Amino acid sequence: MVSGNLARKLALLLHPSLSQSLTAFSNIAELKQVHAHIITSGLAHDIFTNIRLIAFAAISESGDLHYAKSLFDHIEHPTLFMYNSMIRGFSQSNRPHESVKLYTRLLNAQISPDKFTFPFLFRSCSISSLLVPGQQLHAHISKFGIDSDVFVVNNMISMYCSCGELGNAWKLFEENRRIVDVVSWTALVTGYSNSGRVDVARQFFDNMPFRNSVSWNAMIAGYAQRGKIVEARKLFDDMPERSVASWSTMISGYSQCGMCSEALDLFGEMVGFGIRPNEPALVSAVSACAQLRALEQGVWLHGYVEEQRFEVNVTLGTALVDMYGKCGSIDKAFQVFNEMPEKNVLSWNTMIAGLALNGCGKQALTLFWRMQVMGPAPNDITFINVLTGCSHSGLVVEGRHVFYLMTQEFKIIPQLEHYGCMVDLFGRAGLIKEALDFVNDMPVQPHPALWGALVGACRIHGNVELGEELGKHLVELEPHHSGRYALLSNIFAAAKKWDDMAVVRKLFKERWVLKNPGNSVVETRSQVATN
DNA sequence: CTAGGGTTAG
Repeated sequence: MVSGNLARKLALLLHPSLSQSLTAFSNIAELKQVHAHIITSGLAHDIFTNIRLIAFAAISESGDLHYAKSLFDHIEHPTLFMYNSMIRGFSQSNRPHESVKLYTRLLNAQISPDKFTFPFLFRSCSISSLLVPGQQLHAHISKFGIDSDVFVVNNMISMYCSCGELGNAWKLFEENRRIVDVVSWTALVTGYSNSGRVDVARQFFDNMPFRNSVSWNAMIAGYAQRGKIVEARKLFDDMPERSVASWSTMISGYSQCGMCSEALDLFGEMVGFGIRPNEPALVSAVSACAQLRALEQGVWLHGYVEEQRFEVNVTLGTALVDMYGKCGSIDKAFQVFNEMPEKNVLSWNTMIAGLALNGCGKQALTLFWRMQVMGPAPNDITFINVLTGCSHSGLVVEGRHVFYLMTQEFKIIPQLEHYGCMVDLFGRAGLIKEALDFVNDMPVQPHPALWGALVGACRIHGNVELGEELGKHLVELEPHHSGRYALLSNIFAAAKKWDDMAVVRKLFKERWVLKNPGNSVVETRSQVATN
């Protein structure tokens, strides 16, 4: 960096307006360079300079919270502004709990918090559902006399909503009737929607004395997430002004309830109107392609993302990996995955799932080992995906080892899905006895689907006796599941036990027709044949 | 001296 440039950056960092100051650098390396200059030129003891350094590192998008914390820790008596900047920084990090710790430090240093301290503290409590600290902070609000600041109150309302304390949120709202604004109303709409009480949310929405597009979006999202997509669409059509978020809310609503062509149509309409989509809209459209296995449209979207120079962040990158994986373009999936600058556990899981789905069990395992070395800690989903890969590729020894690793090393308690993978792993490999032993050793009640997988394995590998026994058991366990009859019937067919097969079909017909009076016999037959 | 909240994503 030439010195003129350095001076310009320094001047911008120390600009009176903080928002100007936050544009000073495009990355943390530039900040560190200016920081070095600050030290050599004796500015390092100037409080204001330090304030700006910390604020930039903690708050700016191109900042570095870790670096901010180390600057902060080297200051003997940090100012309230420094505390507030750090609390804000941690509230938008992956360790929001740290901001509560900083608040404790602030109190220990005999500093009185102000109205800028609390909104971000409550935000941290919201993200991590920290109800008890949230309640304690609520008590401090009155103690420090800042209980009638609408920003503080609104963040408290959100905090209670996130912790499932709707009654407290509403009480707080009522107590502050004189100061509540459109944000407070919208927070309640969101809170009640997220708790599944979308009808109550609608009442708040209808009673709002003022609305803006965010309030409409909140209500649309509330409906869409409860599957009430018609109501959501009606609001979308009726709203006076749609923001980009309105479009992406509606598109993601369609995508999430499986109405994928509607999602893609609306995305097309949006682009057709000349509206530049945002990342959530792109992610939802890519996800719709994944669900539809629509490779061609997915490729088009990927091209659009590159051509329009959208940043491929973790979420968008993962959505693309998922799309390519589900559409069978595993090389393309791997390419996007490898090019992602930042990956989280979901990105790794998605890539492993793609490999597993495409029968690349060995590669799924290799990626899993690479994840141990250079990736995030695996979670229960990671193991479902790895085990699926093993079972699809007949990697019995490896699968057994991975299961051992999961329970013994990672201390992850196996869910039904994990057991299902193991039964599938043994069953597909024809190791019926191992599968049976495994099911019998399970500490939880086996789900009918597990027996189903076993009976399927018996049929494929000609283990008629066990198949018969388990199949009968399964039919009695789930007398209204048509697939169970089909399986048992197929077992008998494989053993050429035509009489037994006829009995099963008759039994099925009676029970099925009884429960589904609208079905004709022809349909019933086709059900048996195809299931 | 500076500053903040409610909507949308894999």
